[in-house]
Amino acid sequence: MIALVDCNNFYVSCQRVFEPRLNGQPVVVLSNNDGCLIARSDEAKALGFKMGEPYHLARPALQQHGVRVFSSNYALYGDMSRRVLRVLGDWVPEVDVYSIDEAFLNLDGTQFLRRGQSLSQYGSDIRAAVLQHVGIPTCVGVAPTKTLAKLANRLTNRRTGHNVVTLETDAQRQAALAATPIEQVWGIGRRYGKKLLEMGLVTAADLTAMPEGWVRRHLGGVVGVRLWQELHGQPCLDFDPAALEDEERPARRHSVAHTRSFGRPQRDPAVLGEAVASFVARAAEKLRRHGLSAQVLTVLLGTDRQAPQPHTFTAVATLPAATHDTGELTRAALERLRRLLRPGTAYHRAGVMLSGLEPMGQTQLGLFTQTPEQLQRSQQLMTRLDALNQRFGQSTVRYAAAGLQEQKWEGRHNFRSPAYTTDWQNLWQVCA
DNA sequence: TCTGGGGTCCTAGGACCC
DNA sequence: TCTGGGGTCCTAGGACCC
Repeated sequence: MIALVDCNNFYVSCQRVFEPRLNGQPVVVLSNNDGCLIARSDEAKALGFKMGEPYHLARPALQQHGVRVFSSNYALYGDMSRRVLRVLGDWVPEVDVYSIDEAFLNLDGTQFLRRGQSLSQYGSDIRAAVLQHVGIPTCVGVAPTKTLAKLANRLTNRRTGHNVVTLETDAQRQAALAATPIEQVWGIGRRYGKKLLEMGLVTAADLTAMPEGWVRRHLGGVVGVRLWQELHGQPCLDFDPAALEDEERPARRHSVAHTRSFGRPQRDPAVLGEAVASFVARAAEKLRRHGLSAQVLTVLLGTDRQAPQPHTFTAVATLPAATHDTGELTRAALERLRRLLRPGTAYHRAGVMLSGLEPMGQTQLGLFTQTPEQLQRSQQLMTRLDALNQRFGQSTVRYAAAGLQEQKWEGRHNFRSPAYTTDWQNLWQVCA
């Protein structure tokens, strides 16, 4: 059996841990750039605020209702997420981290269940432990597959205190499928939801009643078939406990990216170059934090996403050998950027993606491009760079290519809360 | 003036190579 | 006059997730 532990309204919960008077109050958290609403407390949802709503349109109503507004604070949320995972790791050996606020637990092997204890009681105990040690409320769904565990989790109800739902028997599974609108099944998005409704399928049970061949034809081929089998109780999605992110076990991720919308559109190649160099630095830091090197680098430039014909331009560089050296990656990125730039075009966002990842240690020397001495020097330099920036703040030490004009391209973050748990300057003050 | 960012998987056409 | 097939790389796009 698989349990899905979901920290609902996670970002709001994180803010509330450090400001308990926000409990019971409407709270929203904004995306990067203070662009749109990405997290809402139950009270804010009840007032009608929608996920993804543009902030500048919602602002009058937010003010009118006295809703507390926060810019997103990923340093805080990431740290709180690790605390939650640590507690979960105390309960089960296999934790598959799905996102910053959700994790699957492998409950197979009844040695994890005390004699005579029900799955439902076990779920409640885990929930209580996370709440006690981290202060974050969660909901737990338990079922034979990931997709069914998600479905079970959706059937929890915080208002009634029904925080754990288990699907252990076929009758329970059937009832849950019948109670789930088709467009709320994990893996059915806006497009397929609309299409299936038009075809007369209303609940998840309607979908499982269709033949496999029909699903293959109408639901994206192999992807749809996997979803259908998962709903039937046959696991098709890997359970990947190595995804637990810590230094000893690097995540089995396939890419690392850093992309940003600009505060205002940019045309100047020099400014775009500095922005891309800054993004390379962020992405490379993330790479090193996970103990990885990358052999493939993609530079991306985007035009206005709201325009009738938005476009994303990409250019790929395959490096002679995998690397985590900011300098090497920056050179490759700027060279590709030059090829990508079209004079006069206004770009609204840019980014860097690193792929072809492998663990740092097993990096091969580039044939004719690197000596062992060069590799060692690069590694020492990166270690010191990260240590200095960790201690004195991001970008304290940077490559010249990243420039000093970030005010030209950086977005807004007007309501940022302190990084309470990760920055000595921002320790929680009990007395104001 | 103001609409996020970071991921996953799958598909497909064109260029190029053998 | 005949006019393959398999492979890789690049680019783009579609769908989904949180």
